[in-house]
Amino acid sequence: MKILFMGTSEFAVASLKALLETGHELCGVVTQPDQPKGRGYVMTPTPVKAFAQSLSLPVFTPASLRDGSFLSVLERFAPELVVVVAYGKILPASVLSVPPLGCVNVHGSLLPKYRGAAPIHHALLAGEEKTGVTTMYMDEGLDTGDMIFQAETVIALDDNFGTLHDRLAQLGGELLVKTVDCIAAKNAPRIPQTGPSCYAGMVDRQLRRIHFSETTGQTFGRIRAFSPAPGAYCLLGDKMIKVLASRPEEGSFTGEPGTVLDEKHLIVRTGDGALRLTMVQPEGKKPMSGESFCAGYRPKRLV
RNA sequence: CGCGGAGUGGAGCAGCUUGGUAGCUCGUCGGGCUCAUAACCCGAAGGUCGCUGGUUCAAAUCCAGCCUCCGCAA
Repeated sequence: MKILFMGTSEFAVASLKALLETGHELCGVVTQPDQPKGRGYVMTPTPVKAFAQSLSLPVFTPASLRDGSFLSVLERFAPELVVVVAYGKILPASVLSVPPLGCVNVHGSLLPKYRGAAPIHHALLAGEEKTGVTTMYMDEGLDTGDMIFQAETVIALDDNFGTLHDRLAQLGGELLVKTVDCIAAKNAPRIPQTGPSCYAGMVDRQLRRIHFSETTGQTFGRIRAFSPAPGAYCLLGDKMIKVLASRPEEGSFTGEPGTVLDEKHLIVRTGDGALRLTMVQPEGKKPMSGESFCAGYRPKRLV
């Protein structure tokens, strides 16, 4: 089967790799244009582009999917199926209608929950105990198309964004292979999305802000959702302190939320308990243990 | 040339503005106290102050260049 792959992030790379190990013909890879990134605004290719180029696959980086040049590429390659994973652009109907077998998507949640840009972050923020990946036929809505397959995974207490992302990316690749094979064999299911849905919007700075007045569970979830990068943060004075890892403390505590309860270990009062911040990164510094942070900064209160 | 922070015993920091004795918390080692301890007390070891050059009687500190690490923004 002739497939065109569209994707951008590291999550998509896992699916692309999985697809390459099948017998299907990959006619091209579409990804976002290079963006200026990091210190000094260095133009940087997307992870998908970097990977595809390392294998000398044909790569396209259209600025828009709506102009004629991309449609002509699409017509020239005439893929039977388009696979989209974390691409980052909405596909217009003019694209969706081209491949005869349709466009399928790999999404990092158990749809219809956590439709949208950041399903993994939001599952952790919400303190979900399980999540998964879904493959679906795309329609014009945002992750609203008919589902094909799902795979679940339990969110462990020591999972964070990094570990969960990698696991779901792996699962997604496996599920994509199964999905594509079934589509080729003309026996893929088509299951409308039913039940409660919610949206997982893009991550902004506000979401990463820790509020110690929230519960231990909420703060713990926020820290996990943004670790190892870009990090949930709080403030010591006017300095930003990223919190990269934490552990809820047992027991009962008193004091204002944000108070450092232990001057040797970084144990901070929350709205309903206390949280031990085990790995922390002050602005401009390398990550360090809570103990090291205490030794040098003598924090009394975080906000 | 996007904006900014930092490099000081094993860890994390202060000292730099206003050059002149290497400081703090923790750790390590030894000793003491204690039924006991991650607690407390006493003592000790451990540092070419990122690199190179300059200014100076004298540089962690001032000047120039370089290397390395990191935050923001996108």
